[in-house]
Amino acid sequence: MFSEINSNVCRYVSFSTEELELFNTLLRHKHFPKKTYLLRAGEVCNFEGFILKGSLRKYYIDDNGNEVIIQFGIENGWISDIASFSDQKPGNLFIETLEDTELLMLDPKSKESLLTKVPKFERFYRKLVEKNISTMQNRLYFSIAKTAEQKYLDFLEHYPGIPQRVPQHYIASYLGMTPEFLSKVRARLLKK
Amino acid sequence: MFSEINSNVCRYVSFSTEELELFNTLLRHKHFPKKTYLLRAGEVCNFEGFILKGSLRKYYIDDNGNEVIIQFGIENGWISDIASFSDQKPGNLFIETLEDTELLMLDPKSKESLLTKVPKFERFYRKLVEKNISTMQNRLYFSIAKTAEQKYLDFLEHYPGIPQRVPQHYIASYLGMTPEFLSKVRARLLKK
DNA sequence: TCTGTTTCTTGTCCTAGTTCAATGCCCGGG
DNA sequence: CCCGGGCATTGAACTAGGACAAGAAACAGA
Repeated sequence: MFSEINSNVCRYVSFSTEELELFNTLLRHKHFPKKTYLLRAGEVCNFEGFILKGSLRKYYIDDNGNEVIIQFGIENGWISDIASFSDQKPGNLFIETLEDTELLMLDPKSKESLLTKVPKFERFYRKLVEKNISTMQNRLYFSIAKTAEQKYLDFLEHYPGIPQRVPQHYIASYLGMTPEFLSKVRARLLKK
Repeated sequence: MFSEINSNVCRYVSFSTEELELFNTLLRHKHFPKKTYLLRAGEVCNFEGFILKGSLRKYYIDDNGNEVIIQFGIENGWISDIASFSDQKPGNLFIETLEDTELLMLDPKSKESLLTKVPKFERFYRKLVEKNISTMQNRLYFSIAKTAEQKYLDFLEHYPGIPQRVPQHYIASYLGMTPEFLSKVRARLLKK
């Protein structure tokens, strides 16, 4: 059960068996059915989750009530509202499961305790958020500089498998376009 | 000379005088004239800079040769290509001074040495990148969900002072619109 | 002071993407 | 087995913002 998360963690920093075991004792294994909300705007995020199975989406709701998906989470990925979790202040994000989902979750106190006992985890978390930043930067760049078609093709390349698992209009939202237009883009692509 | 950077660092994590002094010895104070490139696409970023004076921009160049500004740096801010610096691999970003600029710079080896000697700095850097993520997330959200006018008004509110210091077409690039259109947005706003 | 260069504005036309509405589809629950 | 609600598709009309072109300021340099 912990093998995936341990090897994920070791991709960034190497840890001893004892360190990993301590880490593992702090995690709580949880199961959520499809369409469960783990977080709503206005709430304080009290978890960082590692995804063992299933998928989730993280999104804002804008002034007109439209959802804007910021991130999809799938197996071996992490999901949380970092800002809200880190400051323990209410955030603006929603996090919802898209399928039946299993997570390994860490709460703020356990994380603090982990960081105190094994400071090397600070390094791991730093690396993790650094990766996250490049991703966000690249998404921002795409959102500004690329056409709808380029964004969609890039998505397919970067997240193969997702289109089969999540409704298409969520992908449209992630890419910053309307579901109708994504449908037209796809139709256009099929003609080639 | 080190007071600004020290108080910046202490905003996230508290450090002793000795720790700060060690930190300060690792920094190199540098001065760059206006329009100097600190980094070009394809190069490896070998610095993290704290801005004492002046301003910079960090940007991509897209397939059509258009610049897409990702970040402005001003006094008391940090500037670097985190991905390239962290992995010591060539990046896609350009960093250029917009005014005569003074930086305190840290190179990869000094940073490693700092982190080894004072592991608490891992925590500081983690907090710093976490803040960065919220900013990027919010920018992505604005870029997708808001109109040109809303983006511009938000920029004025969030970065007062910048419009007087940097050419307007750079702001347009940062906001993801053409300079012509930003000019029209401004004209429209003035009529109210 | 003159002059070239960069920046900002304004107008006209154009297009990528939106909005709205209609249709058909699939699939899960009774 | 049917039926109701989310999904995807398509089309027609619309709009926010882009591309292009021409001037007008502003400014740096010699």
